[in-house]
Amino acid sequence: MERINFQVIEKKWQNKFNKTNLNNKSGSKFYCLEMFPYPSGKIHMGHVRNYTIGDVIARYKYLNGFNVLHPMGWDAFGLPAENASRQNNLHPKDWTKKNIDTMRNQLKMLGLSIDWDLEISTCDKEYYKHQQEIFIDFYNAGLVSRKETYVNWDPIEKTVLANEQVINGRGWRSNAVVERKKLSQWFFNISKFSEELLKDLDSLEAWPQKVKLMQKNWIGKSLGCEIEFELKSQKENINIFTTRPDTIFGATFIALSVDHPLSKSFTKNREFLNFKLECNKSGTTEEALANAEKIGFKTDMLAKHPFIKDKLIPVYFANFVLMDYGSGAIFGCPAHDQRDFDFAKKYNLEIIKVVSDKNNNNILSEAYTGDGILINSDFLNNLNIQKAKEVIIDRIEKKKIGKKKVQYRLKDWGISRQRYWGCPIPMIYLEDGSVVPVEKSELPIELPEKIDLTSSGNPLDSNLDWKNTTQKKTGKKAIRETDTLDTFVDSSWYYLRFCSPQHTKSPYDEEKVNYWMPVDQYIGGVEHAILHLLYSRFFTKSLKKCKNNLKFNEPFKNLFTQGMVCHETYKDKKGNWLYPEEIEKINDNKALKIIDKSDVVIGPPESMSKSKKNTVDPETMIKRYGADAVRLFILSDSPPEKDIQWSDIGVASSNKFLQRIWDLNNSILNRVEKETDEVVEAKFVSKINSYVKKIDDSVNNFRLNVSVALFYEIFRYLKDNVRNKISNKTFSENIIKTMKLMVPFIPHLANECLELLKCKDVNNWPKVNLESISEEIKIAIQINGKTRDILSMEKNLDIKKINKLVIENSKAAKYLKDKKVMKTIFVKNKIVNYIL
RNA sequence: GGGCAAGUGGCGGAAUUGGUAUACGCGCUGGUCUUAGAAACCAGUGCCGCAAGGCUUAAGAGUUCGAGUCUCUUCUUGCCCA
Repeated sequence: MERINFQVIEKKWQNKFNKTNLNNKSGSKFYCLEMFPYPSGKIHMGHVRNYTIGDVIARYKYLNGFNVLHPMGWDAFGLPAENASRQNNLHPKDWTKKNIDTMRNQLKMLGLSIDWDLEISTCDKEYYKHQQEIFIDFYNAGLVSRKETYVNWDPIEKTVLANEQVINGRGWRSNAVVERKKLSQWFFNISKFSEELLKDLDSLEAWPQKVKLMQKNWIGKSLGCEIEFELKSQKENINIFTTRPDTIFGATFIALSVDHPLSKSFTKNREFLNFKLECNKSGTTEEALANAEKIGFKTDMLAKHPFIKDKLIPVYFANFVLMDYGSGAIFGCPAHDQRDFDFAKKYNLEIIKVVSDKNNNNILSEAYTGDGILINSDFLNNLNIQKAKEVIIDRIEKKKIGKKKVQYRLKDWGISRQRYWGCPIPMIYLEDGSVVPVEKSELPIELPEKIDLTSSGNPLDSNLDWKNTTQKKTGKKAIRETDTLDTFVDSSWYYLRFCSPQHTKSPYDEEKVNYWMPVDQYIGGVEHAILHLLYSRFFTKSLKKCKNNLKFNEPFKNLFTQGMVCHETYKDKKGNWLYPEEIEKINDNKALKIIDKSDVVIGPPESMSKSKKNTVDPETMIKRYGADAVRLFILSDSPPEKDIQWSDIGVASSNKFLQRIWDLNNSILNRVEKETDEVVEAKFVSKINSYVKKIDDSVNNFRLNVSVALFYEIFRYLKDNVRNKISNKTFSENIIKTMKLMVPFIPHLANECLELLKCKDVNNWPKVNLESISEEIKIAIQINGKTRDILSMEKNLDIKKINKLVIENSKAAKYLKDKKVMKTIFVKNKIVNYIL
C-alpha cells in the first residue's frame, strides 16, 4: 500500500493556494476575517485553531458561490519588540520583520486560503500614516482630548495602562503592581458613544450573548441622581452622585475624593498630604478599590442631611472615591453598600438600616444590597426600592437640590504610551504653550530609525533630533509629542484597510469599504471580548460620524469566539516545568523524565503557555503528521467554541484517517467494473446526498467537530460499498462529491484526490436534491412510553401499516397481546407509543 | 458576593422544535497477519446479569403519552464582574 507523501502533495497545492484568491466576481460578497496575530516569533496552536476555523468558513463560502475576502496581516507594534531588541541588539523593526517572515511561512504551511496580495503590517508607515490622519480627523471632530488625570502606571514597563489592561491590580503583561500617577494624557472620547455602543449591541444578533453581556456590563449604564448637601459652617455645597438615592435616610457620612475641590483648604495639612500619598499607592480600577483597605481622613466639616431636620453627618476624604467617576463625592450608607459598611466599621460610624431583608434582624454582619421594602425612611417607608427611587428623585428635583442623572461606567480611552515601537501621535507643542496637530501633508510622522533603547523611560523623549521640529505653516519652533499610540488603536481599523490595502490617498477606498464591510464573519479569542471589539466598534462609529462616508454602523456582523488550546503540564520532582518532549508517558497517571527516568508529576490540562512549558510547536507537528492531519485534529476533538486538549495520539489518528482516504481513493482508480443494481445504486446516491445535507448543517452551525465525525462515517460507508453492485461511474461521482465536502477541511489531500479522480469542476459545492433523499427510516415502538423495539421501514408510512408491522414482527407484539390499547400516539417517521 | 454558561461511558464528545441516549474518535478486549514486535485489517465495547430482562445523561422533585432537552430545589465546575 502506498503511503501518502504529504510533503510533496502539500508543497504542490500550497504553491497554488498562495497565488490564488477566493474571488467569485458574480457572487454575493463575504468578508471572512480572523483576528490578526502579533508577530511574536512563531505561530502557536491557538493561531492554528483560529486560522483553520476561519479557513473552513472562507473556503466553504467560496465553494458555495460567494465572493470571499480572506486577508491576513500583522499587529506589528508593541513592547515585546523593544524588549527583544534590548536583549539581542536587534532593531525592533528588524526583529519584527524577521518574525513576520517566519510566521508568514508557517501560516502558508497550513494551506490557508489567504489572499496574500492584501497583506498589511501596522508598523509599516504606509499603514500608520493613515492612522495619524484618522487621529487628526478625530481631533478636529472633538473626539480627542488631552487631560491631566490619574493613570495606572506600570513601574516595570514604565508606561501607562488602560483600565482594561490592569488585571487584579497588576499590569496585564508585566504583572507588576500598578501605581496611581498623575500625567497629562491623550484620550479618545469613547464615553461620548456610551449610549450608542450600548444600544447597538441589540443589533448584533449573531454575536455570542456572553460577549454582548460583557460589553454591556463594561459600559455599565446606571440611573442615579445628584444631590446637593449643604455644609454647616461653610458656604460651599457638596454635590454628590448616587445610584441609590432611595437609601438617603441611611446616610451617615459623606466621603470625598482626595482630589475634590474642597481638598484645596488642606494643601498645607501634613497629615492630609500623607493620606493622599497613601491613597495613590493603589490602582484606579474598581476592583483595586474594592479590595483595598478602606481608609479615610476625617475633616471638621459637617453636612446637613437634606431630609432629616437638624441631622448633621461627618465629612471624610476616602480612598475609595474617585474624582473621575460621578462628582468625586458620595454619601455613605453603610447598611446597604459594602464599601461604606467596611468604612463605617473601621471609623465607628452609625449604621442605619433602611431596606428590610427577609431575616429582619437589625444587626448586620455585612451590607445588605438585595431587594426589600424601605424602613426608617419617613415618606419612603413601605415602598420597594424601585418605587422609592422614583419618589425620592421626584422630591429632590422639586426641592431643587439635585436632579436625575444617567451615569456610565465606561471612561474615555487613554491612548498615550511612553514607548518607541508604536505609532507617533501627530501633535506638536509650540513655544506659546499651544498644542496643535501637524499638517496632513507632513504625514507620516515617521519613527526615527536611530534609537537608544538602553536607557529607561521613553526613548523618543531623549531623541532630541527627532523631538525638536518646526511648525510647517509658520516656521515656529516646536517639539513633537513623544508618546506613541496604544497598539489597540492599530487594530481598531485594520479590518477597513484590508478592503483596499494599497489605497494611498486615504485610509480606505470608500467604494470598496462600503462593498466589503461589515465583516460577515469575525473569528478570534474570547479574551478580546471587551477591549478590541469595543474599540473597533467605537472607531467605526467615529469614522462614520467625522468622515460621513461609511454606510454601516457596526464593523462585525457575526462574531465567533473560539476556545483555547490546552495541554497537560509536567513537573519534575524539584518542581521545574518540563516540555512534553522531555518526558515519556507510561499511562494516564504516570510519566518519566527521559534523561534520568525519574518520576514526573502530571498536572491538569491548561491553556498552552511558554511559562508552563506545556506548548506544542505547530511546525514540528506539521512536519511530522502533515498540515491536513493537524487541521483535521484541531477541528475534530471539541466544539470550536470550547477549549480543546492537544493530543499527539489524536493528531496521529487523524493522520491514519487521511491514509485510509488515500487508500480508498487509489482503490477506486483501479476498481473493476461491477454488474450494477439500480436499487442498490439509488440507495447509495441517496445516502451520500443525505451526508451533503448533514455537512452543510454542521458547518453552518459551526459544529465543525461534528463535520469531522461525519467524514469518518462517510468513508466507512464508501468503503463498505466498494464491492457493492454500483457502477464505476456512480461510485466515482459520489467519491468526488465527498472529496469536495472535505476541501475546506483538508484542502491538500482533497484537491490531490480530486485531481486523480479527474474532476473538472473543482470549485463548486455539491448540490443536494432533498427530494432524492429517500432513506429507509427507523421508528421507535413504545409501550407506555418505554421503547420496546425499533423497526426499519420506508418513509411516510401511515399508522395502519405500522400497526400491522408491529403485530407481525416486532418485539413489542408480546406486550400488546390480550391487552386493550387505550390510546396511540403516533409521530410520523419518529415514534409510535401505545398506551395500555 | 452578583451575573452567565455548563455537568452525558474509562476519556474527548454526539443527540432539529421534548420523540431511537451514548454518533464519531481515543482507550480497552479478542482475532487475522508476523519468528517476535510495531503497523495494518476484522470483530466487540454504557452499567448489572449466563440469559430473559433491568438500570443509566451531577442529585432530587415536577410537567408530559414521552424529558439529556422544559420548570423548581440542591451540589459541583468554568468564565466574567466585584
